[in-house]
Amino acid sequence: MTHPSLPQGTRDFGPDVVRKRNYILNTIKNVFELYGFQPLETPAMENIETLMGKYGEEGDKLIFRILNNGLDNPDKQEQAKKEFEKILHGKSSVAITERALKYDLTIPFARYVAMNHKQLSFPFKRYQVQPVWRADRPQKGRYREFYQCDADVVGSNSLLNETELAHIYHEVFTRLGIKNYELKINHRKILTAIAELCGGAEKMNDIAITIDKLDKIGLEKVKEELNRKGFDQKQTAIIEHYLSISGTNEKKLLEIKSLLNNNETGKKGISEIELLTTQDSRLTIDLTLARGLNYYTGIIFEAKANDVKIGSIGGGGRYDDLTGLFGVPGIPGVGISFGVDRIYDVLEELHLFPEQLQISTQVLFFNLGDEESKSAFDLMQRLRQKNIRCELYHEKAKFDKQFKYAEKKNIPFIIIIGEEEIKNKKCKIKKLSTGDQQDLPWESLSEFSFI
RNA sequence: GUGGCUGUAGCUCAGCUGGUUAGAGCAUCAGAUUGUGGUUCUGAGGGUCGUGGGUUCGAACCCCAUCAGCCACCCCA
Repeated sequence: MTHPSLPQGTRDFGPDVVRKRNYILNTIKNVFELYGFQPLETPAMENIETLMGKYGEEGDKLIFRILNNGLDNPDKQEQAKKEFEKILHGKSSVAITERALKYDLTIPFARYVAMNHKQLSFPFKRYQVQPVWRADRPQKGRYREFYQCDADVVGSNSLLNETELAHIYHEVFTRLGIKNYELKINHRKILTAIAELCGGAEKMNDIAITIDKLDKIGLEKVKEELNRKGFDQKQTAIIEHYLSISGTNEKKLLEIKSLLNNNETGKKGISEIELLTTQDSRLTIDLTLARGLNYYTGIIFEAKANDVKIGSIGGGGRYDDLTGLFGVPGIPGVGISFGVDRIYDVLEELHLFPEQLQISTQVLFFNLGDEESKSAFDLMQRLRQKNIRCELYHEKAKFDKQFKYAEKKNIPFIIIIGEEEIKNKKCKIKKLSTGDQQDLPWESLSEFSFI
């Protein structure tokens, strides 16, 4: 027998943690529902072709693949060995792994929409809260199994969706008590326009990935990296100019307009951003925002908590044609995602979890013996019918022990029913936080307010 | 996937240049206290020193491998 252990990058969640996580998840879900989104769940695993090639070359490497069963079948062994060669060369083989764990919620959602587009009424607004898996090397705030909470609208080009999604961010952060955050936006078409100025739209991803690092590695390193990626001096200068744009949203818009001149792609991006930021002054234009995933084509979002070094706690954007990957072209969409694990860390660090989250049982009935506990049990059931969460100590024990149990479990009230009390049909109620204690007749117990 | 740092009781950590039986605080359990907790006092239990090998008369300490955590890169929530 070896020591029990967990796979790298995975976690158990104990009672306290689950309560806190549920608080976050329920807050987010409630807001999603408030804005008319409907729940969806998809399987933990997908056929591997559904996932491969959707997240870029790096992404493919991070997909957890599931070994096929039955490879030990003697009839198939020769073929299995041959196919395994492909794996050794970094390719994938359906004969070896035909399924994989899902890597995000967006692609499985796109698959779902593509499969069901004839039944769905558009625009289709769904939210999804499920674990996803990535074979990344774990670090703080980065796990191999983690939850994503996404909300997407598909089948609508309206910018109203972007507006609504921005409001969802505001609403969720407000409800969670996160005050100092920044909701940054940018537009992929602006990045495309810059790429066009630098010689070709296909360079967009190179530019995007590099400038995204600006606040982390600084301008000089960004320029170095651009050089390495084959940008000449003139092109680097354009990008440098682009990155130097700062100030208020209005000022940024003015400057980017002049830099992009009359680039058609750029104009569209600028006008959309302009519209959104004039509608919602809480948005910050961040021209260095790029987002790694390459299916984004329009507005992109990123939410950042300012008081903690954790960084991004949510992100999203518009994609023109996600279901096209699955043979159903022409369904555009836009979506956002919340990083639950990181929001958890933010709330923990800023002490924003409500205190009463950890109160599960409200009342503990002391157990003073067989006779006494019968009466206690009856009374307890009355309270439970009133939806008051109670428990009876599991055996007769010294007061000391029962008090400590209540304390440890953070139970605010205890009720004592002993020989005396049975005789008088009364009980003693004690509030542990203050030490206040009173006698109450049995009939009026269920009217007592346990606050 | 590449490189670096770390790993001692349930938790936080001591442990000297390698030297007998590896320590402390907190937590747990029991008692002081037979119907009133949080304080205090007394006592007890609890350790394959991450795991496996090697060097040595002798290893928690040195070497190698492996696993896990953290950090940087890559990428990302």
